[in-house]
Parts: sequence; C-alpha cells; structure tokens
Amino acid sequence: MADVARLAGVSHQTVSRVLNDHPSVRPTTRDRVLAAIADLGYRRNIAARALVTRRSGTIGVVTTGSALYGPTSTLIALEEAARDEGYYVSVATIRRTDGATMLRVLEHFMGQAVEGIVVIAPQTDVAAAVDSFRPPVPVVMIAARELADGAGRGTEDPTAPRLVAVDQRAGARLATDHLLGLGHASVRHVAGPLDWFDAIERLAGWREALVAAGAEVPEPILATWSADDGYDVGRRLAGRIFAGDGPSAVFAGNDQLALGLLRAFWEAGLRVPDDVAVVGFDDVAGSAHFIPPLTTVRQPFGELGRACMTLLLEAIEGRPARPVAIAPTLEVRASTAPPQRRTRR
Amino acid sequence: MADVARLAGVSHQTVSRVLNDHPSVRPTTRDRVLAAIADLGYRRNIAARALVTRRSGTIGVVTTGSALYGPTSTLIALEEAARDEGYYVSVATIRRTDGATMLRVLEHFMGQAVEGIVVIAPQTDVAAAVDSFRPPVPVVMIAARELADGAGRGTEDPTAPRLVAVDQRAGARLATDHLLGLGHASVRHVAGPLDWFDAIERLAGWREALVAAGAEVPEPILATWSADDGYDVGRRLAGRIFAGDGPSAVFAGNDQLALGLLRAFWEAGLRVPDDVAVVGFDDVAGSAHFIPPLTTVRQPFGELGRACMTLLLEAIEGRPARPVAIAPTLEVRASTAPPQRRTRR
DNA sequence: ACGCCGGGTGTTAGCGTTAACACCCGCGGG
DNA sequence: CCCGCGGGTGTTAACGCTAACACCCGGCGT
Repeated sequence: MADVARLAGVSHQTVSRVLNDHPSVRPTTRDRVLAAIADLGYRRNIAARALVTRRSGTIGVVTTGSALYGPTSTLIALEEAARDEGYYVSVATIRRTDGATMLRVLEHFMGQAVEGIVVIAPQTDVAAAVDSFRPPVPVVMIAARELADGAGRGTEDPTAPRLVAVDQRAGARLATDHLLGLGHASVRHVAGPLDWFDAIERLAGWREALVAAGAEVPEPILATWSADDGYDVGRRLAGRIFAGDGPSAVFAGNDQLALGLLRAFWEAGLRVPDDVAVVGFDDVAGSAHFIPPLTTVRQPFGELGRACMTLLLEAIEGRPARPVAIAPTLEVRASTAPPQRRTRR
Repeated sequence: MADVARLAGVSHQTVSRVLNDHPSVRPTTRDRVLAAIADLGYRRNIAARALVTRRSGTIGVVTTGSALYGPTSTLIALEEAARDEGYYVSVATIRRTDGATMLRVLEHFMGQAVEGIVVIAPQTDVAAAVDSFRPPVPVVMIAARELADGAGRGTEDPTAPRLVAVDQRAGARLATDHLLGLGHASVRHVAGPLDWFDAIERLAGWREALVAAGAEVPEPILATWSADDGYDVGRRLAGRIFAGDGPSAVFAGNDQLALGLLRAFWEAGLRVPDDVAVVGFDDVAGSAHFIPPLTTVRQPFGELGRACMTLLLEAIEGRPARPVAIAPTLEVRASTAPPQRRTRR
C-alpha cells in the first residue's frame, strides 16, 4: 500500500480511502491511485484489514457429509447467494451428528472468526446440538422445524438460531391431496427416518391432508431414505395388494423410496399407476424417467439459499427473527392416476 | 492474549509459544497457561496470526454450480481431507465455464489469500481457463486429462496445475471388457458431452477395449448427461434392435443416460438384459433399484479427495508434481448378461 | 574457578490496514 | 477583514500476533 501511495504521490491513507470508497477523495486523486494500483498489481491484505475492522467477511456453512440431493443443492444455492453479498463461504461437513462433532465444527468456525453460521440441519440431533451450543455469532438453521408454530411469534430470543426451510408439510399435503383428488379412498405413507425433520413434517402433512378430507388414516410405514428400504416395503405391500387389502395409492417419503417401491411393484407384476399409484418427494435427477415417470414434489433450493442469506444478514445487523417457509410444488407425471379395478394376471 | 499472560503470570510470548507447541516451555508453565486459556475462554485471533505469519490456513475450492453426483461427492471428500490437515476450505461455484468467470473466482480466492486452490474441472474450457490464468499459488485440478500421457513425465513446469482424477478410461475399459467377456460381439456407446473430460476418457476407454479385443468399433452416439437424452437415444436404438440390426449391449456414459435407456427399452417391450445389456457409470444412489438393477462403474471419491489434498500440500511445500490416477471398480448387477436370441413379442 | 552452552523466559519490533485526529486551504458570511 | 466551516489530505496510533533477539540461570567441561 505504501508503494502504491508513493507511486500515486499520496499518503497510504488516501489509498485506503480509495479502496473503501470513501466520499471525500478528489476524482483526479482517485484516478491516480487507481492507476497506481493497477500498475503495481496491488491487492490489499485481507488479514490486516480483518485485524483492524474485526470483520472477516466469511460465513461458515455446516452440512452433512452425505451427497444427498437436498443438502447438496442447498449448499450450492447458499454459496451463490453469499458471494452476491460479498461474503466468503467456508464449509465444514459433519459425518456423525452427535453434539460433540457439532461442537468441534462450530469451534472450527469460531477459530476462523466467521461472522455468521448456516447449519444445514436435517436431523433433530443436529439441531439439538446447535441449540445447546449457542455460538457467539448469528446462526441460521435450515430445518423444517416449528415453521408452522413459530411463524406467528414475535417474542423469540434474538440469539436463538433462525429458521428457514422448504415447507415439507405443505409438500406432503400437495402430494396427498393430489392422490385423494384422483379418487383414492386413502393413501399409504412410507416415512423416512423420524429423526429427520423432513420425515416428521412430511408425515404430518400427509396425516393432515387425510384428516382434512375425512379419509381413513392408515398406519405409516417407517423406513430409511434408501431405495433398498423402498424395495423391501414394496415387496410386502405388493403381496397385500394382490390379496386385495393393499393400498391403491402410496406416498413415499422421498424419490429413492419411491424408486424401490416401483421396482418391487414391477417385479411383482403390479402395474403403476393402474394397480397402485405412487408419489415421491424431491424430484431428483432422473425421476422423470423412472418406470413409470414419477409424480413428485419439487423443492426450490435456489430460493431457499437466497432466503437463508437474507435471514443471516438480518441477524448480523441485529434485526428481529422471522422464520421463513418456502413453498414446494407438485410435479405430476405418469405414476399417479385414478384408482382402477385391480386386474389379476 | 495479554489477559491470559497476566492470569498465568507469564509473558504474552510464552502464551504464544504454548499455542504453537513450541518445545521449550516447561510443562508446569504450559499447564498454567492452558488453564488460564480455558478459564478465560480465550481464542487466538486468526487475522493477527495470518498477518504476521503470512499464512491464511485456507484453501479455495472451485466447483461447478451443478448438483451432479461426481462434483458434489468430490467436494465433500475434499473438505474432510482438508480439515484433517488443519486447513479451512473456502468454496466458490461457477455456473458458466468461460474464462472470465473463472478469473473472477480466482481473484476472489486471491483476495482471500488462500494458500492453494483446487479446481474441480470436469470440462475442457474450465481447465483451459485455469491454464491461462496461472494463479500465484499452487493449483490442483481434478480433471481426467493427460493422466495416461503425463504420468511418466518428470519435467513439468512446477507452477503448472497438478492433476488428479479417477481413471475414467480404465472404468470404461472395465465396463466394455465386462460386456465383451459376457460374449457380446461389440458394444455401443452413448457418450456424454465431449467438452467433458469424463466423456472423452470414457469414450477412449470404450474404444481401446473394443480394439484390444478385436471387436468392431461402432459409431459412438453423442448426447448430454441427462436421462432425457438417454431416453431419446433408447427409443431410436429400440427400433433398430427390433429390426434386428441393433446392438446387443450398450455402455452408457453415465447412470442417468442408462436410466433413460432402460425406460425407453422397457416401453418398447425390450427385455434387459436378455434383448440388450446395459452398463452405466457412477453408481448413483438408487442405481441398484433401476429396472433392472444397473451394472455400473463406481468411483472412489473419498480416495480422490485425500489424494487431491496430498497433492496440494506437496505443491505448497514445493515438491515436484506427479499426476495421480485413481482406479474405479465395476459393480455387476442384473442389467448385464450374455447375449440371448432375441424373442419377438 | 571460569567460561560456555542451552533450555526457559521476557522484551521489542514489526506485519498492513483502518480509525481518529490534525491540518491546510479556499470559501462565504458577519 | 477575519472567522468559521468543511472538503481534501496527511500523521499517528492502534489491532493481536509471532520472529528475533536479549537475558537469566544452572550444569558441564576445561
């Protein structure tokens, strides 16, 4: 900076002023400084700046170590939103979701002096770990928790993590209503692991839709997120469907489960959607080419990322919290149709 | 730090020594300092440290803005490897792959004073943009380029980007040889976009395997990575297969293409693997539950991430470059079998 | 007995930037 | 004519840390 100052014939402080867009610098002076900067290829030292301003310009993002569709898409959307705001994004992944791991990651970020943290917290224990730590910087948590309940409250603890998520419950209602609207008497649900907010909320939305329609609420079938589990469940259901007491429609907790179901049904000789209708959740790449193409719920991750960044900046500026829910949409494809008389073959 | 020093009854420099594991500190003193640190909840200021050591402890990772399976898995593996080495990971995504965008991202990282950069460069133009910029810090590029050619050379420019990748060509040979070994006379290939190294290398590997086996080398079919394209190609191939002049085996450039093929074949009434065998590439989640379960090539991303980090650390220390290729494995499932007489239905 | 050595510690001087203040100068108003 | 004001600029002092050096002291070799 001293070199630039010398070359431009000004003091280093004037160079600093130019760099920071300070108003009271004469245009001619500014140009001279700018020219000198370009000439020397000068680049300001971010560490020195951070030292004196006490701002790192970095936010930390915690995500799970899985390559699952949702978390990944969220991370990418987040990075883009952050860079648009002039922030650097530092990421850390957690494989295990216990509190100790979360604490280590948060320490990692505090050591880096991040100005805010975004936690992609799909599971309850991840969220609990965040709650119990309360880092000294604002935290935004992407977790489909308390969205419905918390939306009205204004008396939140300002240091509590702020919430944003795609409204999983609304998505599940969309899927269930779609099936009911086609004429299915009820809908069976294959739920994801119930330590995931997404699974809890999708289950709740499914139940709400059934209750609202006055339909029977069958027992949900608990599973993981994997296609393996969908396959196993599908084989059991296929037997029931053949026996005549199976569901005419199934709402799978995600597209992987739906994929497993489809395969099991296909292997059993059941026709989808005639013998049984199937809806998934996520709209993963390729779901339009499952056999048959899968009706599913699409989540707007880009919007989620931007909303998250907005929330974080508000928190950094000390503005009050307001949970944000983002509406998913239904993608109707060939795996759903009105119920048909079952044809034995 | 001064507070800690006062509480421990030492000088701030001794505190610094304890923090940096300097050998000549008496154990009792060290314990006293450690206790004071814990007591005060002291955390060293990373900016001040970076200012004086001229080391930021951060590496930058450039990745594409897509949620594609490969790049995403790589990023996660990389973060883990980096954190194990005590580095922070800053990410930046690029949506468009032109040189100007790449330059902006690299400037972003230089502004952050990263010590090294990893570019996940699946496309040729991304790699070209890196080549043309030559940042002042070491760069490792994850690109399946010149792996075979460059492996032997030792006279590389030390400032040139270092290469590491999963050996796509070997993976394609694995897939093709598997099909030939089953008795297929030749194998058709649906290639991904040829501005991707992966597509180029998989195409080359497929061709090599055919030539090595003395098999006919049919024209490759060019496509994108999408299941949509796989479906379109599949419909055309299905017609040929029915007409009797179609392939008995297809090697798809990735699992998405394979998924589209499977659906097209299924809709046309062709049986996989009896009428036509299909192999994919990637082993994406769910490929074990495609209809039928897909034989595919699995890429060891964890290993890739660690190798990448090793390479970067070597570059930072100024050690010579050596391109690294990582061997993928074949996952044999139900979509492949020896060729059968085709049965019309 | 003396000097030398080396482990253990303190003191001092930056690292490159911004904040705070001091300063100069030309202008308008009393 | 002088004073006050404010835009434009320079000077100085941090920010919190580590490197380099200075220093002390006990033990060892000569």
